[in-house]
Amino acid sequence: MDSGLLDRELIAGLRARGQRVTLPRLLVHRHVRGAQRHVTAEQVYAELADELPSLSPATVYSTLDLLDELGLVRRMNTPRGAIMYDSRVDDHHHVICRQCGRMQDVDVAIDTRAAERAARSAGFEVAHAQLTLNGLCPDCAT
Amino acid sequence: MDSGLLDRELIAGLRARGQRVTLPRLLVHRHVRGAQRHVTAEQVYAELADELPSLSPATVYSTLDLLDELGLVRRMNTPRGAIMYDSRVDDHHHVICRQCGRMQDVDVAIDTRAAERAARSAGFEVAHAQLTLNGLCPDCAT
DNA sequence: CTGGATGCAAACTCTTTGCATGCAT
DNA sequence: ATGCATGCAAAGAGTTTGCATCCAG
Repeated sequence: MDSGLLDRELIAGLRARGQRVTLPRLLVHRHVRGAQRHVTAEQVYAELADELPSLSPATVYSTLDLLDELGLVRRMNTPRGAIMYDSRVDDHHHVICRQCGRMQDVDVAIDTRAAERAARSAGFEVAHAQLTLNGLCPDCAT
Repeated sequence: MDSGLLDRELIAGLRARGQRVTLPRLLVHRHVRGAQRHVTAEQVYAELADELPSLSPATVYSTLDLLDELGLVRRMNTPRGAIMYDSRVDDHHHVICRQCGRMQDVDVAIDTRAAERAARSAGFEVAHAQLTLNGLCPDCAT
């Protein structure tokens, strides 16, 4: 996906909510969605330092939350406590190394309907289901 | 489960690793496993303040991690970033309210074998699979 | 113009670490 | 007696907040 297309998605989302299109928003969005990987806010901040030296951590955090609200990115947690942002919004799952924190996609369909049904009958509105496998990555398994 | 039984499980686990049985360990363990709910380290610390005023946060954290290692409790994350400890170690899943952070068990069996297989063939050692449903609790759904 | 977005810095929360003391074994 | 566990305090990481300035619409 080239940045033209990405930009247009962001702009459409912002317009729909009457919010402004700004350079930090464009850059953060391109960086996360272009990267095809799982990033922390701190990584985004560090990696955009060259491109936009005036960028501040606070802006990165608020922009990432905004992208999550717009549904362009998904905010999630690693078992080690760090917040990560996933450039994929479609249903997929993750393995996480409990030692080094490495996270990887698991592209396998899992039937979670029974769990969703149970949660709904307990009165919850369920937005999405996410399976997390905990373990050791190839490197840490030694 | 009465605290006599709980204590014995803890003591057995500690002995097996040549570690000491101490009052903070007994109290933290009883508190988490007796509570039948999901607690943060801070909650445990605050709630045990009366019973053992000399208890320190550092000890609560290290004790909870120890209990996790012993398999008596499970350390986990909420999507909002807080680390919580679950008194249940058997396979079960969770719904979490993305607004207030409330977490509730979902006692439904989910077939996660396909995902585990995929992770293993990617070189991971998988310890356990955990499904997390994100949404709004009955109260926050208004 | 005007208010929403930014940048800066400081505050905050949660968690970990270092070290001297104390206690289980 | 021995050294693991504790408590204290301070540091640390990651994230949020307050406020003046700036700029997109």
